[in-house]
Amino acid sequence: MIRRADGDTKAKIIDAAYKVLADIGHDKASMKEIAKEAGVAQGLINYYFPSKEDLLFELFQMETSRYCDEMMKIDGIPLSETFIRDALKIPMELVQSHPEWHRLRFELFAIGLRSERGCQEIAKCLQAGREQAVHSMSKLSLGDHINKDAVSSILLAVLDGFALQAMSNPDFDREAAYGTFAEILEIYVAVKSK
Amino acid sequence: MIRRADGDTKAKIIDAAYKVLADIGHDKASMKEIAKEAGVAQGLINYYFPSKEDLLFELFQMETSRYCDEMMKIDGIPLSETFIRDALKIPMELVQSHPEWHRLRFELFAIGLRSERGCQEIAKCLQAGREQAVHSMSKLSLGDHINKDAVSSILLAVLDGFALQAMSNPDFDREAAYGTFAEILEIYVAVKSK
DNA sequence: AATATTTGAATGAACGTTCAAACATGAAGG
DNA sequence: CCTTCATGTTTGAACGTTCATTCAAATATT
Repeated sequence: MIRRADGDTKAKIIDAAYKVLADIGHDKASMKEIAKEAGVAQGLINYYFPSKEDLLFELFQMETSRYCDEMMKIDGIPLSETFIRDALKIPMELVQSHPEWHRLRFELFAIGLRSERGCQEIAKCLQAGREQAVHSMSKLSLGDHINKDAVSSILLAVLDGFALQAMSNPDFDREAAYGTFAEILEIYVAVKSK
Repeated sequence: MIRRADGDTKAKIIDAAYKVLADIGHDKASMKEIAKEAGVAQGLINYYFPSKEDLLFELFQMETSRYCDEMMKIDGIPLSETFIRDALKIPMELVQSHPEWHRLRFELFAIGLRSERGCQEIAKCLQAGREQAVHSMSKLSLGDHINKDAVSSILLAVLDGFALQAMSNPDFDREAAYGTFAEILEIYVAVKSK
């Protein structure tokens, strides 16, 4: 999933941490196993990261920005009748192709919220996502009397919620769920644009 | 939050586990600390629960059904013009009054998805929630040509997504988000009922 | 007296971190 | 071109701690 220059040891460790954590989780994953996956000695991780916690924070930061980058692709979609449907395809395929990615995102999110530092880190990381959602929405020239922040919140909420359902429910009907949500939004936009 | 007969040692342990886990998380929480919180000896927990994992599963099960019970209150709301808004107040206040409850729910969810057994347990627990969402929706006599499963998915997704945002973003505007979502649903229902 | 419950010390395994030593790199000096 | 030396990187064993689980003994219940 990730590819970088081989010389970059720090990146190699983060990649390995991603793999191991996505597989077995932050608590079961030992520094020893991460080091083994990265192909380096155990002690080297603490040379680049003061503690395991620091490694997790950098990983969370990287995962979040990667998620934002994927979402940014929405900007490349031409504005049309089917814009909403086309835009929703991106997160839908993301959940389908990388479920473990989302699982890890939620895990790091949940454990991050336990600490003061984690909360600050998370707030910082998610700010960008929210801003981008509002930005993407600006393409739909909605009237001034609708709350763009609120609609953005709904959009992000649905994406997260769908990801959760897709992970936990093997019978989750992605097409129907995303399709219906697109329909609901289309109706809303149509009514509000009048 | 929970109250039970004192003689029920098992329940006492689960209550204590809930408290400690909500506070510091499943990995930082030791059996020793849970026992201390419950006011019992350390070894007693393993008398009632074969392993820590079993304790976590029972806790998750209990938390999920409690969540469903709270949501069930929606059935008591009279069907009216403001039904959707009234119904959304229940989960909204739930997030506001017990954020740590949701945090723990997501934590147990994320770590549960890592194991085969966890996935099965989660699927079982969430099935009830989905069924209840569909049931609540049946009050709104929508036409036959709308996908009730899909709309239920959207509803549950938004609730989870809002909970996530409320936990991570101190500036999250609950009233605006829930209000706008209610408006969107109202428009959808109005259009679809025609 | 027999069974069920409770205790808390003991056990052994696993973990994150530290650290002295080894190794690599490359600039400075002869 | 080779040596020296200082700096940056890598190693893996050692350390100290923490943890879930076990269990023989004690206590309560039937």
